[in-house]
Amino acid sequence: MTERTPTEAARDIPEATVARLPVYLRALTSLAESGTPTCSSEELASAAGVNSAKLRKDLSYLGSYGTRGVGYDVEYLRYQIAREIGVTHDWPVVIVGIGNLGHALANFSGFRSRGFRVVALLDADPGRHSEQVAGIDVRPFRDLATIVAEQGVAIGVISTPAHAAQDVADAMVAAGITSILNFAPQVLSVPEGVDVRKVDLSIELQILAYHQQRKASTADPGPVALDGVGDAEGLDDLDGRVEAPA
Amino acid sequence: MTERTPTEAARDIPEATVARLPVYLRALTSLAESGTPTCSSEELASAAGVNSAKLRKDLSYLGSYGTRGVGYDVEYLRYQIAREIGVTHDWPVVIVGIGNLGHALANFSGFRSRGFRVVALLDADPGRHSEQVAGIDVRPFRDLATIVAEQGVAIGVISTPAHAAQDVADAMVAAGITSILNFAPQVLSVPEGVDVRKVDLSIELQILAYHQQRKASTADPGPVALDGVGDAEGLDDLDGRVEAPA
DNA sequence: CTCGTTTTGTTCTCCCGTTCACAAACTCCT
DNA sequence: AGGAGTTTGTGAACGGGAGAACAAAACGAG
Repeated sequence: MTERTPTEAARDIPEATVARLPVYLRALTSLAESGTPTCSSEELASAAGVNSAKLRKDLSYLGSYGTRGVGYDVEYLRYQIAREIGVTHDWPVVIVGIGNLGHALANFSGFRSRGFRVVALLDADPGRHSEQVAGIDVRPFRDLATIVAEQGVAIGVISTPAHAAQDVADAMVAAGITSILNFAPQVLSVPEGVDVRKVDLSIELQILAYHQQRKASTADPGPVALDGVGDAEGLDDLDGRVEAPA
Repeated sequence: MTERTPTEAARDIPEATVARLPVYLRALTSLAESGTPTCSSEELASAAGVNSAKLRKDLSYLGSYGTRGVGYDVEYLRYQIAREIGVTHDWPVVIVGIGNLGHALANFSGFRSRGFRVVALLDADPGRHSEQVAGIDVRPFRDLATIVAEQGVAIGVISTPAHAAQDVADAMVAAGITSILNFAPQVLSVPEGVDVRKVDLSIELQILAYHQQRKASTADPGPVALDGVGDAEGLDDLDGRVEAPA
């Protein structure tokens, strides 16, 4: 292993490991709250829902923070992971698109408790500018650049309809945002150096449906097909129903 | 390549491919709406934000639905993918936990338009049972088993607080649900044969924060660390008593 | 009919991530 | 002090996915 000082953290942590660190952090927080002073890789792995060998290898990328024959000090490891991820200080965040989902995000307490602070809610619709959500005023979308500059915002959340998402992303990039969390069902194109992560409800459901269909086709005839039910309310209807081709 | 009839679909599609099929489906729908009758792998790949070689390989798992020298028939390919995923018919879905997020999910039009139909909204809190969300009555959580049995529900969505999620999952499994989409920040343990996919806002943000920190540390001093700002609503104090290592 | 052009389907290679298995290292007990 | 028992950290094998490159197939021009 290469020698590293605590202040100069290891570089090149594998992406798959980075994605699991927050899970470990949460499990450690839970352990800390229950008063557990120390834990083994087996315990922590079980709490995080992963294999213990994988957990140990993941942690080894951060450094040797455990003690052989003993395990890990919960508080110490928690701090190390938090520091590595960068959640030992607050990150200012803007949310653009205050529809149903934007409301839910603005009210999500996990933001503040996990190192993120919503500094602004933006929407292009003037009808929403009179509202207050989660104690924060909804402001015009054109204020984006000013807010980003003033507050040093680096992370933006897009919860608009799909057709607006690319424009919002462009504006965010122009304003200086370099990390985007996209909830809109839309592929975003951004310049090099800007990170985009997407959260797509429909895709997750469709993946489940695929596996469900596989399960059902080997066992029972599957769910009943029902059509034409429901009212005509819609936010951002992207896909029409798919018909069998001629 | 093994010979396959249209009715007997290919087995063993790689998981990574399955996760991209919904993206292709959406891109194809968009192309279909713009009246494009046919497209090349290059065009479709660009619309889906992937490499064209990857796209062709993905599609080859479904079968040979393209024509060399020409490309793919948009409508035909769209139907084939939809059939493979299983969204040519409706899937009944129940949502448990009608808080902020549950509201947003219930109102999400992408459900209905993509082959999913919300048949019930459930909440354990009796105070919510008088409400109607998106035209659907909120019903007591204990009705779960009845509803699942009557409607043939196979997919459940959990949007409760974390501490309730495992109990809800257990109840869903007991009722016969075998696919769960979990929005609660909680690792779920389920028996073999039950699929769980998780959508975790905090984790996504923390992954972004990690990369953002990396970017910032190599360039500018990064975002300003503001402390003690805002109200005192902290849930879990991360860097509370944790000291930097000696 | 034949040839050139276009685009798919597939093979091959490389890389990342997972898992196994074990040596190193620490604690506790006698 | 020494040995037995634990648990970490890591080297090595393994599997799956990504991308490059190419052969096969369809179309159109002449």
